[in-house]
Amino acid sequence: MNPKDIERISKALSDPNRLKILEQVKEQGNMACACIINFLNLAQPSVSHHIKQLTDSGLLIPHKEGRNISYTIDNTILNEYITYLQSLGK
Amino acid sequence: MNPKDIERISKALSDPNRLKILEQVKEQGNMACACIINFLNLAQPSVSHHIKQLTDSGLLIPHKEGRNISYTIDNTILNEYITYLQSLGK
DNA sequence: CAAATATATCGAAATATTTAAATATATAAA
DNA sequence: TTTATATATTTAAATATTTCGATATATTTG
Repeated sequence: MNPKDIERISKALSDPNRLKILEQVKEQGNMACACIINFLNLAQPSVSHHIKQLTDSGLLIPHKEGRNISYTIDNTILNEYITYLQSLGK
Repeated sequence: MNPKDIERISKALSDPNRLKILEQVKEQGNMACACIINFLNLAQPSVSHHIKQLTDSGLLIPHKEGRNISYTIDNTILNEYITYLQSLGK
């Protein structure tokens, strides 16, 4: 995981709406796009934009199901990010 | 650690210059402000601004020594942030 | 106290991010 | 194949961030 990846993930984590998305996806195990649009108080294109940052950073994995898309958290990416952070500490 | 704290820390981590600062501080154990100004290719006020985001988020602890300030990483804050991230995973 | 040094703040320009309305694309259903 | 539904892209406005020059503040030294 290179510095640009770390930066992208950190940026994805630096917005309250995106944190809410991750927390809900974690809590439910997975979550449909339409459901995310429902629980966030934002217009659909705004949500689409936030989800894009989360998938581009690798934190969310999209699962296409017909015309719906649902998302899960990519634990591998998350753990690599955590490993980097741990290297800064101790 | 509340959502605003998570956001602030994530934002602090989302810039390449600030990541370089943290990596150097970690590598050296601690680091003087003047030294950070030296190794980054930025004007002094820009560095001051980046350091402020790192101290405001709690990631860096300032140690005033006469007219100099040196910094160390706050492992407690870092570990709380890591704990939050771990709660998103598994 | 005056001069020198280290760091912070202000003000402004350049760039990036967030948001939403309008529109486009893709898939499913009738 | 026409219509409805789910998501993405484009465009543009509002806001935030990054950067730097100028200047301010604080501390040490002479």
